[in-house]
Amino acid sequence: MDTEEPGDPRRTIELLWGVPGPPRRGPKPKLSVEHVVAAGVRVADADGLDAVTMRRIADELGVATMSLYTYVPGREELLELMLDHAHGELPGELPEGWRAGLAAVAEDLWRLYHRHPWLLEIRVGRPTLGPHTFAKYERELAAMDELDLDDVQLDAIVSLLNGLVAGAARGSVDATRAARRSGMTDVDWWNRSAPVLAEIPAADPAHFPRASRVGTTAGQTYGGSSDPEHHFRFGLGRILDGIGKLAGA
Amino acid sequence: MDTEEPGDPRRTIELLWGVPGPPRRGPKPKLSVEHVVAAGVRVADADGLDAVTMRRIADELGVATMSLYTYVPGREELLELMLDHAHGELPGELPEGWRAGLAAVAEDLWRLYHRHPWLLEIRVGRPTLGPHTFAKYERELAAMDELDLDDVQLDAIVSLLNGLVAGAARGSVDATRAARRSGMTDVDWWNRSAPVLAEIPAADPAHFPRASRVGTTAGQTYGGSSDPEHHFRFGLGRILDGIGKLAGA
DNA sequence: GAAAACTCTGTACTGCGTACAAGGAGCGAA
DNA sequence: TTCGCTCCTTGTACGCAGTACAGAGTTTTC
Repeated sequence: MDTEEPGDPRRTIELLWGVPGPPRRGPKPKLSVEHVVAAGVRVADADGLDAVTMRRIADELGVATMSLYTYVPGREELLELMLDHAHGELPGELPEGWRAGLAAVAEDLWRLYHRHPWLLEIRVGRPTLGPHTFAKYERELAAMDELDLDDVQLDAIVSLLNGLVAGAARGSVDATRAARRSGMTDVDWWNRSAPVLAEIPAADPAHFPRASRVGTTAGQTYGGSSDPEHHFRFGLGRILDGIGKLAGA
Repeated sequence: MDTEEPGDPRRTIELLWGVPGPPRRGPKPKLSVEHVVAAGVRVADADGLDAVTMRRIADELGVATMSLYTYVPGREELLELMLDHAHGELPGELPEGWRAGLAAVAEDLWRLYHRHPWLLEIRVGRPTLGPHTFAKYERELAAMDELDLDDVQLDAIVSLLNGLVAGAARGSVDATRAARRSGMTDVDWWNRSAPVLAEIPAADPAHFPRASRVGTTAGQTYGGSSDPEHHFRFGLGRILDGIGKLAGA
């Protein structure tokens, strides 16, 4: 493993693609990048991204904390590797037809985000240039092969769909996370909050007529609050309609 | 200020709405919740959300760190107050017509996110029950007064639009943030990354034909990478078309 | 006045990422 | 074989985070 400063794009890309590097001289490494990444994913799945600390991962692997820095430049790069690794779980196949294809792309990502909610918390500044992230992009574009759209439009549609899924999944996942952290379900929380709100004159429903009506309806239709899954399916339908109109298909 | 444990919904709601509370006995407070929130916003605008530490805000206000806990239960609640405070900057008026109305809602939020990029980093588990966030929701719904949609649909559309703006703005803001933190522009970064990628056989463009073509085109059309602002406008157009079809308008 | 209630402050605890230097393992050259 | 370079591994330590806690000082209430 080269000795580059952290934040170096070269090093990160080589790690993402598993570039072997020159033969080394010292003792055999006990671990590999893959081990570290896998441990990171394991911890994140079990206890969330906040639990992914260098100490915790080292414990998991039975090594000292600082050993991890042999395999990975730092925590940030590790998260990027975990992200690309998770993208590798996405399928490669696509159903027939652009509409079914894009829907599958969105649904698969939706499921991935629910299998690994921590993916939504990772903030990568630049796009991830890893193999599985590339494959993901390739598949998203392949779903639109039959559509007569230019490259800029294709790119924008991919971005739009990814944004939809991430946004909706965030809603779904944040609720679960908040429930776990506070020990209150959504309903519990609302039952505690509503009476407080009712005591505040400025929060009178008359001041927010539409908001209180729609909020109440949405809350009653589903379990106490809005339903991110319904939002996702609804949004997907609208977006696909919009794309259909654009492409004349 | 009541002595409630942090995480208590009652306390947070009262802070959001500025509920005065019972008369106090001790010395006059030097500050107020508003001072603390304003200082938080000031710091976040200047140096990002990571710079919003209790110590930094206390310094800003010329008090000891622990004094802040007199006004605010903890950092998490402070961020929620900052969020609602920022929502207060959104206008109340709406242009005529549902399409222009929804577009204005989206554009205003887009601008707000660029004025206060840290808003996108705040993770509130539950919806914020503050006055300005209520007003925001009310306005978003008011833009659709003329449409014949049920409450669940209205709620889903609001969520869809907010997701679009947040997603696109995140792209825009993350790029700026990454550039500032790394001292590399997008172009610098790409110029450093591309040659590395070219050395890797598995990353050959032939393996990702669509991705490399579209990626290249998108990169050439704008300054080195995709353009979040274009993505935003494009996505908005598609979504509004989809809503138009749904509402038969 | 005395006591209670409240604000303010300094200190300290835990936990984070990671810089640094020392110890030990394995390979190449003599 | 043995020396020495290279590299993996480790413990310690630094700076910074949020905030618990206890003491000091200020204002109101009885």
